[in-house]
Amino acid sequence: MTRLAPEVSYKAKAYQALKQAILKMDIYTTPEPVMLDERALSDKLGVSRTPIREAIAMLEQEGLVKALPRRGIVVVRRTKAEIVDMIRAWAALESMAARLITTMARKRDITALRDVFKDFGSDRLPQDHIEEYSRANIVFHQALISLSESPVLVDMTDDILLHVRGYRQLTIGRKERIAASLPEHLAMIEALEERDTDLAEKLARDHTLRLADYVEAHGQELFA
Amino acid sequence: MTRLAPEVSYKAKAYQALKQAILKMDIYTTPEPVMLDERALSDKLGVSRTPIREAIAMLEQEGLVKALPRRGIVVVRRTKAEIVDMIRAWAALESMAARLITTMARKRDITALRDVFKDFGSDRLPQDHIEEYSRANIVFHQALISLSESPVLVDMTDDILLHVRGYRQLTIGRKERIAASLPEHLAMIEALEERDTDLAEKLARDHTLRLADYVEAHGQELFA
DNA sequence: GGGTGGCATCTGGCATGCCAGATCAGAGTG
DNA sequence: CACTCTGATCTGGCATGCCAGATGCCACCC
Repeated sequence: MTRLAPEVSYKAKAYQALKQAILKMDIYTTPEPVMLDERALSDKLGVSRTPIREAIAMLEQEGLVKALPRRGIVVVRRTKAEIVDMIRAWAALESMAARLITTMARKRDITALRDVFKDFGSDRLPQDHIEEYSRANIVFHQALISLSESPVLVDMTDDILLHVRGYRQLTIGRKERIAASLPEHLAMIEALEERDTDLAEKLARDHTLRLADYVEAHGQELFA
Repeated sequence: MTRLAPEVSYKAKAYQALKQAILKMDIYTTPEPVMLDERALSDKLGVSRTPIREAIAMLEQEGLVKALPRRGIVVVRRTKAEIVDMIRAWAALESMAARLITTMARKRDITALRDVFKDFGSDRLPQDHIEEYSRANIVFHQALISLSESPVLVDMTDDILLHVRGYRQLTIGRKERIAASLPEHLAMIEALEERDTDLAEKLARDHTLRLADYVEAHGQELFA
């Protein structure tokens, strides 16, 4: 028999709940800062303030919120420069993942990456189904990183995506970039299959760096 | 006048204190797991358990400790595979830093990197002053990342170094690697000065990947 | 003596209550 | 009418106390 799970604590539940809630809300659309209230949260979640506070301490460590002593807890808004910076770090991690994949992953797992985009093609263009393609895009990148079999790379990119995702509607939602995106992905998969380490690394890096450049150039309106 | 500082909370102080304490102790030398006790800590630090618990929640989020419900708080020990994995992520971040530096940093700041090793040379070999060189090594890598002017890269590598540093005595302390280390560093600085983006990136990546390979091959004794 | 059951005790999880800083409305003042 | 001062109130920070799970010692039984 397996040791039974030490059922999840309120702290962990509160952490998950708050994280989901923060990610779901569009913090960049409202002009005034989004505030959290410990007491209101403890009311709503039906637990005392203690586990709520511990969950908030974790979120603060993660950079999602910031506690202003005696003033409130505010959901952190990233500046454009910070988002660009994060995407660059993402590019670094993903290119390393690509490198590792060429040396360790199984051919069939690499090929399976194509399935993510099986609903798209010349007869069904990504730019005509932006929402759906954006989701496929995220899935692809996460699947790619997973193939590296590196838990650290997976965790770090998850952290980054967490923060970058707040922009997904607007950063990915540009037709010109989306049109270029699919062929780039397919080229990456090919390089991985060919075990061309340097090329795969370069393609992965440049693909994501292009997103960074794009946000840097066109992301201004998000921060008005 | 500037808004005066909201003096540091006990939570923050406890976090810093615990972090320092954990990093100072050599968790890999003792056979049995290192445990923390909330009440003992609150006694020793002169505060109640509440801020201690919040600090521990943050450390847990950071991956330094893990709370086992009703059993205790244990300082996490990394496996060799995890350390190797972290070093690979480090390599990814550092190569991206190198890339950015070639496009943005000032020449004089790059050249200043040489000062870190000014006490070493053919008349004073690194392998004869291992402790000192190890410190210079860390300083060099952190200074390098800083030059990228990317807060995200800096923070992420700081996190990684936090975990990897527990091994500093044994991973860096091999004469054969240290002898090769200094020339590699100098080659990196040269490539940066020459604004040779691809070369600098490659040198930075390979330099750190070699450390990963080294730990993978020779780090076994650490985990006996 | 080996094995078992139970209780004392230790540990983290959580609820609660008080405190001080921060804010803001409204009375009081020139 | 503008400004200031004050206190009611709101918010997070912290201390304290109780609870239940986990452990380990020890009396007890066969």
